[in-house]
Amino acid sequence: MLRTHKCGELTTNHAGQAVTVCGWVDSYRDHGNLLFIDLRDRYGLIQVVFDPSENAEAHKLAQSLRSEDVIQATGKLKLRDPGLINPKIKSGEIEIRATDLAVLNKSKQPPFLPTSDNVPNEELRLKHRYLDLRRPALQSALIMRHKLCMAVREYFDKQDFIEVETPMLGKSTPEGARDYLVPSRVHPGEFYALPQSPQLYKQLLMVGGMDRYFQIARCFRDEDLRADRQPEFTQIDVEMSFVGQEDILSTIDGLVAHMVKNVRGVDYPLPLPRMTHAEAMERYGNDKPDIRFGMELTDIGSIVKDCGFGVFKSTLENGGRIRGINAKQAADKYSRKTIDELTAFVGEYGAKGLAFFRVKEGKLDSPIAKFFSDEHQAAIIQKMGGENGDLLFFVADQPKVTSAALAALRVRLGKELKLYDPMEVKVLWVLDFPLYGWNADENRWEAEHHPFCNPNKDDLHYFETDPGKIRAQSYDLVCNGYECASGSVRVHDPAVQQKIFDFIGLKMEDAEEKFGFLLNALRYGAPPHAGIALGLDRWVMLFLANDNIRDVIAFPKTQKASDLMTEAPSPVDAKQLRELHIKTDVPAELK
RNA sequence: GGGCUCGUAGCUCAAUUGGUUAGAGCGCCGGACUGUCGAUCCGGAGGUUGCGGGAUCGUGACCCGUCGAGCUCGCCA
Repeated sequence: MLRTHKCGELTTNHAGQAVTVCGWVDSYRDHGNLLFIDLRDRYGLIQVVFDPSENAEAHKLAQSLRSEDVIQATGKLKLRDPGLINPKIKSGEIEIRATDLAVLNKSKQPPFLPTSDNVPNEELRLKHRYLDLRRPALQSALIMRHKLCMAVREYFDKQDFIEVETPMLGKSTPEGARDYLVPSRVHPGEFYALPQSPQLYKQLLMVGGMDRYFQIARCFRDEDLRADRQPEFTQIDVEMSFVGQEDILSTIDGLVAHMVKNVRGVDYPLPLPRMTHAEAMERYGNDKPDIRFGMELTDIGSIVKDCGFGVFKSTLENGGRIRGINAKQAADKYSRKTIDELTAFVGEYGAKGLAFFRVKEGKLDSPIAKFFSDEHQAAIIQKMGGENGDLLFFVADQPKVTSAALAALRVRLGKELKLYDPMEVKVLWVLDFPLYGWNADENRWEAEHHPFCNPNKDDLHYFETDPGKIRAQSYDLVCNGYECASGSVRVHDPAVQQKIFDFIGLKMEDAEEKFGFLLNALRYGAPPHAGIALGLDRWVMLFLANDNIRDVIAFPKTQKASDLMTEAPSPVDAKQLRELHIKTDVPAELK
């Protein structure tokens, strides 16, 4: 060991001891004779004092130290004199009087100082991620991530779950996200796919009798990125045999409380609240409502169906809806100009306009208020729960558009008006998702969750009449407006599975070729089973009240899925391609 | 694939909205200093304004393209 103690672990209790510490030069203060170094490691800071009367040579060497040099310092830990105590740092009452110094690694001038308040642009941070990782924010994020993983493992281990690793090199299957492919050398022209999730393997583990499985599993999806989405990410993957939906829900309730207890130290009230998908869509406009604040969607269609405002009337006549939200006491917080910005904002979600009214002296104040009689105005105000000073927004459009636009507007206003404590974490279940959605592009029904999800038994008759109405035995866990887990009761009857493949347009022989192993397994004594997967990165992000998933991943990728540090992806040698029997065919305009 | 934003010194930013030699703070280099703690003081170096075209008497600023980064719609079973 090159050190006897970590910088951050030294306390007044160590006073008088001879210590050797290693770390990075956080800052230096050279007084000509006396020289101070703040030495940093993962655990904290300690001041090291170099005095020529202790060791002239060490003092001389110390004069050459600069930020981010890595050194080893030896000396006696001393209590500082009362007047020299620095209350700003944890170790402010102690310091090391250095007797020896070794420079373990001199640092070039770093492109940015990891301890500076000026956080450099992300491009630079990603290029020098090893420097960025020295920043306390990233260190604490990774530490929390580790603690969360430990808590997860502890929770499941105590309940007889076993962690099983599943392959990274798997079979490409239709449905779902775009695969990352890996060429096979020994099978010319053939490819593995990296897992989008261990979905099929964990079901096969159930058939294999594992009974209770979990895995902290890496997943890969070759789709466009977002602030909360990376091409490779981590799931807390769970599957159980001989259980139904309630068992998964209560098991995960316990997991959430355990995670909160471990990272926040508080007891989270259980059971977690539940809401149907239909209710979420109606009250919040989306299937991942942020329930830290209200401002729910209200339908005023029945009130305004005979009003004088043409846009509202014609929307209703064309099967549309008129829904709105009430931004309490925000009438003075949004000017005409900022409302124009909001109008453009909802336009991104397809809304053709954004009607707004300020509630003023019991009436509506707006350029379009004149189209509404006093009775209409009073009814709208009452329905919206309006009070003087409120600002009402309405979107008149097809149901889907009103949902999407108002859901997004609600989230934006909630944030801008600071309607919630950003540190708060509020979790709920969303249940009864539709099993199938109509894919207009491909002119077929497709699975909303995945094709292994069991239909709700009460809805089977809709297969022939109205497949969009079939509810799935599926459930999402939603936290602060993010989808944080998703799961379902699986199909364990090969006939049902076959029927579903057939229904989503997968031909018998294709189903046999792509999913034959699963159909086969279901024919050899498959237990009823159900499961779920939690997005680990998102949970870490939420516990840190962060909105950027890259800040909770040690080595994340950019929006174009490249690694700015290693410069992956990159071309490979012609020899490698020949071995794999691969020829590239990149159009000239993409080179 | 679409929309929006950004790119100026090592870093964070400014540049009176198109007008003289592109500035500041931090960092860096040199010097002074025995109790600092984001030390202080004195001096200094440091710029192809991402790249390529264009418009203009004149551009860091305007236009077009391009590269990179971010946000977002589509996409993400």
